[in-house]
Amino acid sequence: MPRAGLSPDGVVDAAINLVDTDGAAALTLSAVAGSAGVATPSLYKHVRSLAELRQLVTLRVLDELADRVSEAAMGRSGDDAVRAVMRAYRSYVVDHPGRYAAMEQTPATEPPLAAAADRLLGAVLAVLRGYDLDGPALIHAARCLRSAVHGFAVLEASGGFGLPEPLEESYELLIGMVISGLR
Amino acid sequence: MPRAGLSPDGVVDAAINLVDTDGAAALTLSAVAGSAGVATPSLYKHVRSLAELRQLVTLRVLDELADRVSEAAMGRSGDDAVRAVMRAYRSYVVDHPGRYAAMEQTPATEPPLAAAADRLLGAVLAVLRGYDLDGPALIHAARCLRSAVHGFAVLEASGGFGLPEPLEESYELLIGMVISGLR
DNA sequence: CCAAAAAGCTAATCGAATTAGCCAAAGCCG
DNA sequence: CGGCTTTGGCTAATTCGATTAGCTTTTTGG
Repeated sequence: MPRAGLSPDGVVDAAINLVDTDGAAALTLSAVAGSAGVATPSLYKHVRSLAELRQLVTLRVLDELADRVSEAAMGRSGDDAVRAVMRAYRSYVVDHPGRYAAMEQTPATEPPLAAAADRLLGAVLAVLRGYDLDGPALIHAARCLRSAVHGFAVLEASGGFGLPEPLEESYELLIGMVISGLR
Repeated sequence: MPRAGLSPDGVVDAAINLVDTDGAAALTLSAVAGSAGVATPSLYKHVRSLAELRQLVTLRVLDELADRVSEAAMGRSGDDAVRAVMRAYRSYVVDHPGRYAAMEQTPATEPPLAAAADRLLGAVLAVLRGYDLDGPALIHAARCLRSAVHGFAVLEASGGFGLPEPLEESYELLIGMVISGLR
């Protein structure tokens, strides 16, 4: 019988599909193995552990997110850029809630993740350079932007917003808050 | 030999201690049983499952948080009240990062949790009544406040903020954003 | 064509959750 | 007090997921 032809990336692909369809809690090695058509221990030829797989998934998500956000910022500046970045961020979460939720199971302190997070942070910082903020003020502003966006994303992805009012409007208000606080 | 004298509340107490000292990931039935001086299956006389224990922990945390926030709001109004509420919320997270992190492992959709979350939301809404917002606008404002505060809390509790700039200053900026966006 | 590396597999271990069924301690009532 | 019932704890046993060990076969390079 021929081989399954897996690879580390292939395993991550399967894991991503899994969290997309069944949610972040469904990310287990046996489920990944099953969906890849392979016995569980075989996965260890490609990833060291479940913890590492989680990290790889987080890495992938962080990269996808950074791409979207960077692209949104391109060619824009000032308030307009901030708006575009924040909308792009949320659109990713709306499109892939499971992936976003999967990130939260990973300790953010691992070096490889820190690097990817920096890429994302870089895109945000670039957008904030349009405002005349000195070094520390830039950091504070970036943290606030991140908090707002991440907080909304987490709550939305986990179904934390109950009421029927449209979330788009709430988010536009949040964007307004960030922008008005940046002046 | 005398009994251990456990109770549902006692089990939750032990669980809270555990997440306080060892982090949210350490919340397992065997660890709780161990720290309560009891065999694991004995816990089932007090809680139905690990999932239920998690819910009870979340419930406890939500209540503590709502208390702090409500108390902070008491006797204040307007911007002053918003500031106090936001600071009180963060102070809880700073005091008990493990407890806050433990909440995120629980699906927020369970009815008993929704009730407690409503209490917390109520405290927030009360503070926002000082601004003249109609019904939907009030909801949107509450969601934004919640997103900002929760986003910052999650990032801080999980060590997501790397740089050395003091977090207090970042948080004060966030408070300013929310307040300026509320006008 | 052959040897070494790579990718699968099965068998086995470990730890955590959960269930079943037994037994003693506490509380209650006469 | 004596007994009954409820309650809380225990041990044994099952299940499932992660992980390790060791074997086998495919691929690949020379």
